[in-house]
Amino acid sequence: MRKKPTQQRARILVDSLIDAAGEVVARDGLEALTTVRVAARAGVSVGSLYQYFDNKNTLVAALMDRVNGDLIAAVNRVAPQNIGTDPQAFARALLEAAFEVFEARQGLARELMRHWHRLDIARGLHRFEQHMLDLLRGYALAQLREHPVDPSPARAFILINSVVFTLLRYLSQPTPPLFTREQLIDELAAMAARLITAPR
Amino acid sequence: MRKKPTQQRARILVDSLIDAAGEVVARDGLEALTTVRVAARAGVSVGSLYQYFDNKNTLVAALMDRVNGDLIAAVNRVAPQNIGTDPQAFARALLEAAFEVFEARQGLARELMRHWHRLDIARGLHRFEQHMLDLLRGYALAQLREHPVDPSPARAFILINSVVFTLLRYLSQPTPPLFTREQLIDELAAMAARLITAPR
DNA sequence: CCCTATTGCGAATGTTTATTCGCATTCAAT
DNA sequence: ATTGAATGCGAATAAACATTCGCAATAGGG
Repeated sequence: MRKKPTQQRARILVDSLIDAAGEVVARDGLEALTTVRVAARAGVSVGSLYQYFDNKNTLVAALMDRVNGDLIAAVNRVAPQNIGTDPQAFARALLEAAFEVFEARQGLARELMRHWHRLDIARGLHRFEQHMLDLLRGYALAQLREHPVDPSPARAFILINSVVFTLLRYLSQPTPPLFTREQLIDELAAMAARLITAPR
Repeated sequence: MRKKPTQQRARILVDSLIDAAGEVVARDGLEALTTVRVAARAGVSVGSLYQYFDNKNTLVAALMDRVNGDLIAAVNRVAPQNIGTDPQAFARALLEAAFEVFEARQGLARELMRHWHRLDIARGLHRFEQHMLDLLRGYALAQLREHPVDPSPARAFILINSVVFTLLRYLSQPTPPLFTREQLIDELAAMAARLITAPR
């Protein structure tokens, strides 16, 4: 951020720019995100955008940060309530939460995640991955006796990426899918549970 | 393709354009693929490119077709030899084959697959998905007695996407990974086997 | 009320690229 | 050898955007 907003109106402006960016991405995709359009949608001028963001990527990064925050918040909300349940139920709860965030705001999170290879987005995904690893470790610790679980980096990596990208693909299908959302979640939860409880 | 090449030299030109496109993508990524650069690398002019491709996307689609063909060929080469083995060995063989293709040509297939959401690439991925579903059905049929397997669309979808995208992510990591390639393949093969043999 | 830092503006600039088109060259059939 | 079709050329065109910059408006402390 080139300059940090000190006045109230400036802070509002920055917020509304991020909001507008989210709206544009949700409606027409990340490719359609242009600085002029974002500014217009926020009801300000391009020049003002560059007052607070070094360049377009910084804006995208800020948007990603926000969406990532939503994702982590959603997961954090359900995890504590389910830390005492068996692995499949635990996985299911997290999955439902993630699913909801991916569908919220016309699929904003989904559209952003699609572009995980972009530098400004990759950081967010990595942070989310890290957070999920921590969560998994917490669960493993809580369930040491009842449901011994292996939170090795390899398994956590596989788990997170398998789930996230399968969800992404499912939600991005243009044609009506061959199976229901329920089926997908069931199978994914079962797979996750088997993965983390499988013997070494 | 605007016009189909009838003369020998034209067919060679088309081929060398696709080759060049692959080289550019492998070296500098899909973003760096410009028509002028491809033409230059192929030793021809942009005009000639447009003689045989309607637009840039058609060229990308042609490249994707070729890479997709490689992928399917690689899988077809190992599948018959392993159709009699247990699910984990079968999965492992296919995985190794896919891994190799993803690493070949400086990661050309990987770079293309990263952009699965692009229309010109999505078709290829979908065709590959379809092919893997067929393969899985063939395996299920061959192993009816020995290793009963469920090739339901939902499971096949999860299987393919989990494996492909986890591989992609693993191979795209900038930092040295926290676990070895062997570990990854082992875990993925085990996961795949558990997924398709799990009871309904 | 005054003054200066902050904020806001948006037309203009510069770059990057896909795509075209009129002309030149080569092929291959007769 | 002739000729029409196929091929090849690459400078020119046009559209899309990110980013800048000189100027205008506003805030809020003194």
